[in-house]
Amino acid sequence: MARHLITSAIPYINGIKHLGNLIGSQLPADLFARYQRARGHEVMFLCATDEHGTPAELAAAKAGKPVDEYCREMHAIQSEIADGFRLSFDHFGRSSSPQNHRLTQHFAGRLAQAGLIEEVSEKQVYSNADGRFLPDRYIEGTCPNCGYDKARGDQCENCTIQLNPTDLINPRSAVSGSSDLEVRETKHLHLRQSAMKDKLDQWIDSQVDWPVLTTSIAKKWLHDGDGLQDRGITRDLDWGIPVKKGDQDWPGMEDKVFYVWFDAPIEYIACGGEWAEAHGKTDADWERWWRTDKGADDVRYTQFMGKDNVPFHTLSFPATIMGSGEPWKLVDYIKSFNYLNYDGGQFSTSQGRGVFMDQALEILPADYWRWWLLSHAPENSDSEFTWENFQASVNKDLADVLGNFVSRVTKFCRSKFGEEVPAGGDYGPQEQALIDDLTRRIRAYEAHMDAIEIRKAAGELRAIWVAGNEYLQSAEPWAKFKTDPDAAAAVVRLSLNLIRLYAVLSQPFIPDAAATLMTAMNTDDDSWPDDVEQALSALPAGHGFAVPDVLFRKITDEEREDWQTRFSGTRDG
RNA sequence: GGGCCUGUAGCUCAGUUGGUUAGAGCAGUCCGCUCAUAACGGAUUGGUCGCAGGUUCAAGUCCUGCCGGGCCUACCA
Repeated sequence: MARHLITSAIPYINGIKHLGNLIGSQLPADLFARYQRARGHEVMFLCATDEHGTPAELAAAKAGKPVDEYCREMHAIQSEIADGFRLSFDHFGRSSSPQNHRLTQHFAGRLAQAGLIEEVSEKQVYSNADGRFLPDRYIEGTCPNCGYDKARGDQCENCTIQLNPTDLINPRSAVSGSSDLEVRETKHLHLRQSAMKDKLDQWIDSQVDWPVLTTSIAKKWLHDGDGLQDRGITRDLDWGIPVKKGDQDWPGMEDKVFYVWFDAPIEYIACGGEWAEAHGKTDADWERWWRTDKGADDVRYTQFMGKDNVPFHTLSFPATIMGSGEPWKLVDYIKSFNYLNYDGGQFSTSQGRGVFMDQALEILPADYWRWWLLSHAPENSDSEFTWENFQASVNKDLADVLGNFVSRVTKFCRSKFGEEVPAGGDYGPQEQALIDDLTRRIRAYEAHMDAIEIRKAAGELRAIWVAGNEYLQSAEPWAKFKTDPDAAAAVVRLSLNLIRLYAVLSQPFIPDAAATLMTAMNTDDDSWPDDVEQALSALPAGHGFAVPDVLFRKITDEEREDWQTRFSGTRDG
């Protein structure tokens, strides 16, 4: 039995995420976690909310709430929606947890001891009206290059030129609009990533089987220009993890907090501690996943994320772990995704464009979304959601191919033999051919799932569903029943077993439908079909079952058009 | 500006280290079946593989240039 540690990129606390965020990390991670559990492996699947940073403070202020209260509420909401999508986290933690406070401060202390932290004095823009330092992109002004009057302090969106806030003409706060700004001197800690450049480079080079998307982004950062740059890991904010050197104060760093991108990945580890606390476990119970000196040496760690998160996971976080000099578990495989676009443009949280997770669940059950998103996962390039494609795929794959198969088999059996697995007849060459075909296909399905080739796995699963229809068509139990009821009984017996098999194989993709099928088949035998012939005899003659309700209803043209209109504009406040 | 990814049938995509007549699903057309959510099965139409050169006995695959789409470029996270 292997041990799989799986983490999904942690979603930012600021609002409800859209379907592009979902397919970019949490959903594929859940698919992999469910699959590995189904194969009988031990899995620890962790996710959390990323709660610190300027956007969280501003969102809380806008909502008129203290930031900790705002985060607590948003965590509860995101957690509930994650449940709605059947994301099977072992724990859904919070980067603001006490565990993460301690661990982040611990890492900073270790890095300082190792000489990998440098104190740097820099100039930052301070807004007197807002009473806070502002990140570069929260300063607006006129672009000195093209004259665009809403250029941001880091870059002009109009002419794409790189800027410093001080380059802007008539700079103002993007928060309040105030032009009462001044440049202040402030001291920050930098992580000396440059000192670890060669070590990181060698580590990346040794990962030959990682997706090109992952390694190419890492290489770019390692070798672009002067090579990997040091990175500020502190900020002048109120909300965050106070800067400390382990449990000691850090002179000169009072009133500062760690930068979210320093503490967010550490939350992957801290989340293990939160899991232990929530389940009455000991430190040893989570450390056996995270400390190679305490049992994690046989753990396989896989991370899932969108491409925008790759630099932090391939460079900054490994630098933190390596630099600590302690035996924390490093990632073994990084699966990264491109973006999902929405009907000709981009999904956008800030503009409210596209379908958001809460809205999706309001109009259709999770399985519909899970199937479409996973079978169209943007693995090789950006992909696109259109309502036409969604309707066509869901109706054909889920309703016609899988759902209708279940209907025709269970209803035929009920009308001819009653609601129990019929006895009589023997399996012949046709059945053997089906078993051989399924065996080949299931082995291919496993190979794709092991390699996290999601679209290929979905295609193979669909082909496995199709094989059932092909078999029924050629076996013709409705014709056989008239001349040789025993022969028809054998076909139906096999087909009913096929339904249980489909439930087991499909569960990682469509867990609710799988559960419905298991209940209808009146079984809790969810063992993986290592031996297909044996798996198809799990339900013996005489075993009772129930005809389930329609497994997947079809999306009508009217609904599609309605949704197309409803989601064409921006999300209501 | 620089870097990376990408352009294959009407649509969504596969095409391993270059190797026969380029594949799948959907849509279309025809046929079959009637157990079923008017579902299922079989067959079939459809592509000068973005364009132009080059290397090679052989190029969708390698090289060069051009055209189109996308992403990243380090203080949003």
